[in-house]
This record gives sequence, structure tokens and C-alpha cells, in this order.
Amino acid sequence: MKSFSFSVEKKIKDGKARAGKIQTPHGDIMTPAFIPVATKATVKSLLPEEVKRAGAQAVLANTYHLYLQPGDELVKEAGGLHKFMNWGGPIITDSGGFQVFSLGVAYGKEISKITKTTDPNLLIPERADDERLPKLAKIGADGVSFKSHLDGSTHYITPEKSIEIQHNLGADIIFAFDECTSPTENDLYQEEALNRTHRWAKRSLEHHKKLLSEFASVSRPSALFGIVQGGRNEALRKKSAKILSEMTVQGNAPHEAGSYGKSLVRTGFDGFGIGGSFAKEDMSTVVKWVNDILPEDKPRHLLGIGEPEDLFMGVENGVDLFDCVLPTRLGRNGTIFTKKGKIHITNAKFTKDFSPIEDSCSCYTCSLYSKAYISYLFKANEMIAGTLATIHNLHFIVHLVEDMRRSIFDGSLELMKKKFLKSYIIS
RNA sequence: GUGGCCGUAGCUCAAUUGGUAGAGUCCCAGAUUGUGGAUCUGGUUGUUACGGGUUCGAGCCCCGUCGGUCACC
Repeated sequence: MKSFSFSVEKKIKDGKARAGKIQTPHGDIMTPAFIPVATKATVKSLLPEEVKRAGAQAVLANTYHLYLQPGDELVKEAGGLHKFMNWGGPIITDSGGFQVFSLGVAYGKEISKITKTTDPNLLIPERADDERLPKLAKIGADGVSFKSHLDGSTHYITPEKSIEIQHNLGADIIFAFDECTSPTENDLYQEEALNRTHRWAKRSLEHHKKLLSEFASVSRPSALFGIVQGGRNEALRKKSAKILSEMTVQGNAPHEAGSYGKSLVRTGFDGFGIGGSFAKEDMSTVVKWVNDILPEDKPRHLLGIGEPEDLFMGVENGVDLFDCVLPTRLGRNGTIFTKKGKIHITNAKFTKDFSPIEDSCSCYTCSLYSKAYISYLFKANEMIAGTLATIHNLHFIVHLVEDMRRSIFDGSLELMKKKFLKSYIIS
């Protein structure tokens, strides 16, 4: 079985942007790349064939959601996630760490992982957390207690449990269990949470290596990424990048899974996620701090980021992988990416617009359907409305990052960005 | 034909003893960043069927016309 590897193929002269290749047991990912989100083992509204046709090289599924339903044991019994969901390419699973945030302090509130520096929430001096408010996730001594949104049952997820679930699911790349903090948290809490995330990272790494050494299953995660946190705080972010970069445990040497003790070496993470929350305005600063420290020979995944301008920012600062629900979520709700900016397809002006979303777009939707038809489908609440819009959005974002990769090779990244942002209106 | 009931936003309906017309939906617009097929936030809309009358004031009371509906012939 081919295992995990990463190589940088081209790095631009004046800057951090690079193009590379990630090898996984289920195929390669040419980076930088945008990975669509398939939380519940499906990219919502799309068949795997459509995901692939839109240009996606891999998908990202979610540990917590699949653990609750249908259950990781069942997925294992089905022969692993690839077989279960009919996706032959690389799969990444998120650890459930984001749900600590989304089902915790953010639950039922209008807090997202991106905020603006003008957001009044940022000005709240004390922790935004309020124990009286209902939450589905509560942080305990060595893990997180989740209350299922499906049936109300409680589940205690530890780093070991998250890794175990991810091994059962059998993705190619898995993530350490972390705590994604809210942008509204103060430095004191950020530090407390960061130390916890680091303890959990170590335990995730140890358990991953342990499981790798115990079993020689054909469908074992081949790589574990650690996740950098630290909120908007420079010292914390840098500390996190350094600690995770240097974190190692004793384990089998690569290519020797299932043969415990054959040749023990100290090994660390195979790559890194950059997680947590940002203020939109200083996201680039945070990414710069972190990528200055993270090793150049390991891939970096900027978690949950997907606006075009943010993708440029990431690539320019040395990010290799992105995932984001934005193209799929917006698509399902009728917001569509175009080279001139986002449009709302249900707007009255599209009612009789019989042209495609974009004449120059080669996606399935644009080659066969008009704005008027898609607009009508949304208004009529027809299922393929979301499908057609998602196909276009995914194609748009995936190819945007693919274009960035190409321009890294021919040295035109800066020019390409200027050209794009000249017509693209950021809203 | 006779008698009863009814007629309010595009739709379904509110509106205390007569006090200056409102909700849902639809429509219009916006938000959405390791998922939320969710949800939220704004906004437009009325000659209260029509014509008269009583009253300081009428969706509400009175008269007439038109329309709907039920019962009886």
C-alpha cells in the first residue's frame, strides 16, 4: 500500500506560495487545492461523479457527525468510508474539534469562525461563554461532552476516541482532536484552550501511532495532521506552531504499520491544520505568523476558509489545502460565485435571464442551463436547484485554486490575482 | 324567487363596547467561511366589494347595489 508523502514541486521566488503533491493510498492531491466538504459522507446535493467532474481531488468528512450517524463501526463494517460513500479518491476527516465550537459557545448564537474587527462581540472584555445558555458541547477534564442533536444522548469524546473513530472511518488524512475557539474569547481563555489543544494533540498523536502499530488493515489513515490554534494572539499562534512542529512520539517507522517494535523511531505530525477563528481583517497576519514557523516539507491545511480573496491570501502565504462549506452552502441557498462577484440567483432581474451563469464557465451547469431556469427552480423549491448551483460554485472555487497552482509554476500568481480581483467584487 | 351568513394585503385570516387596519404566507432585498438542504434580518403591499347615511370619529351601526355561499321554494 502506498503511504502518505508530500513534496514541494515549485516555490515562488519572492514569497511563500508553493505548489506541491500529496500522495495518499487513494491517489494524489495536487496542491494548492480546495477540498469540498462532505460532512455526513456526501457533498450535499451532489453525486460523487459530479463532485469529481467539478474538479475536486478529495473530500473532507466529519468524525463527530458520522460517529453519531450511521456510526463509525458501521462504516468500518461497510469496508471503510471510501467504499461506503463511493468516493475512490483521497478522503480527509475532521476530528470533531470544530463541533466543540459550533455546538458549544457558538450554539444558537450568531458567532461564526470569521468575524470583523468592527464586530461588537469582539469588544466584550470577558468570555462570551455563558453557562446559562444551552449548549450541545461542554469541555470536560480530558475531553468534550456532546449532547446529540439527533436524539439527545450524551457522548464523551476524548482525543483517543476521536482518533479511534477516524481509524474506523478509514480516511487517508485525519486530524488531531482540538478545540476551535471563538473569535470573541480573550487572551486568557485562548491560552487555556491552547494548552488543552496541545495536550490533546499529543494524545491524538500517541493514539494514532499506537493504532497504526497494532493493525495492518488496508484501510488505515496514513497521515495525521496537528492543528494550530491560538486565536488572534501572535505569541500564542507562534507558540502553537512551534510546539506542534516539534511534537513527536515513539512509533513505528513509516511503511512498517502492523509490525510493532520492528524499528521504533520518534515521529511527529504528517502535516498541519491552521484552525480557529479569525477577524477577517487580520487572518493573513495569523497565517503568516504560523507558516513562518511550520516546517516547509509538511503540508498546511487552512481549515474552513473558502472566500476567493481568502484563498489568494492563503496560497500567497504558503497554504497547501483548503476546505470550506461556503461554495456548497451558498449554492444550496441560491448564492452563486461569478467572476464579477457573488449573485443571488433568485433576484428578480434573473427571472427572464436566459443566459448561463457565466458564458466563459465550462461547468456542467453553465454549459446546459440558464439563470432563468435555475432561478425558477429555487423559487419552486425543486431539489436540483441546489444541485445545479452547487456544481457551478464548486467548479468555480476548485478551479480558482487550480489556476493559482498553475500560476505558481509559471510565475504569474501575482498577476493572476490582480486580474481576478480587478473584476471580482468582494461583498 | 324568499330568507340566513359573508365580502379586510396576491393568498389564508385577525382587529375588544365604534377610536384611525395587523399576522402568517407570498413577493422584494440581505446575511451565511473545519455544514445549518437550516435559520435569521430588513422591506413593499390595502380607496376594508361599491355607493350613500348616522357619528367628533365607521372594517364594525343603518340603507341600497354588486358578488359569494347555505337553506327553502
